[in-house]
Amino acid sequence: MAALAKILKKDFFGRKTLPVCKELIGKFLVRRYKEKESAWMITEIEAYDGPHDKACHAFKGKTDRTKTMFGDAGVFYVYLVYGLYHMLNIVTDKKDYPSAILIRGVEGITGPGRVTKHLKIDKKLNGKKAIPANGLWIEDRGIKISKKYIKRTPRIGVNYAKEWAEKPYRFILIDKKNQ
DNA sequence: ACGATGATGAAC
DNA sequence: TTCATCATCGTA
Repeated sequence: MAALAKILKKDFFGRKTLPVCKELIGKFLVRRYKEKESAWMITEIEAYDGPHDKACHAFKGKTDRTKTMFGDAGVFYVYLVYGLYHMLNIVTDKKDYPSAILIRGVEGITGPGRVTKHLKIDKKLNGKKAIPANGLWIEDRGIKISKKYIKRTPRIGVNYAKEWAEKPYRFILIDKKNQ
């Protein structure tokens, strides 16, 4: 399996966010922490795409927090919500175009706060490239998910974003139980 | 249904 | 410096 694994970097993430989303389902989030390595198939994500997306943090412009999203693709954007939970995103698209994909769930762990808690991910990874040297990266392990097993819905927890809250920017792998 | 809990951004 | 808000979750 190591032979089929390909580490995904800037050439994969540095494209338009929605096409990247369609391909990111079924890829693996790999964590190495205290010499232990674990891999998790990505099953649920959300797109936050550009300065006009009212749900995107960068809608208010470039700030200390959001500057990561204005940087290079293939870098993690990690922040704290509600004073309690870290959210893990991967930056997409061109430099200076603020966009990222929130990883909301992996196989066996549903919920963005639970993913970061289980994988011991916090703000120390903010602004870091997704490469093994940083202990967290993303691999293509050769699994191809057919489009018919990917469902799209509006994003969660962004009702304040009005018309942008309705856009089908959430991508979920349909569970075998639901087929 | 609700409270926990702290960083962030904007107002003053 | 103060204040409202927030890409959530566990307990009730």
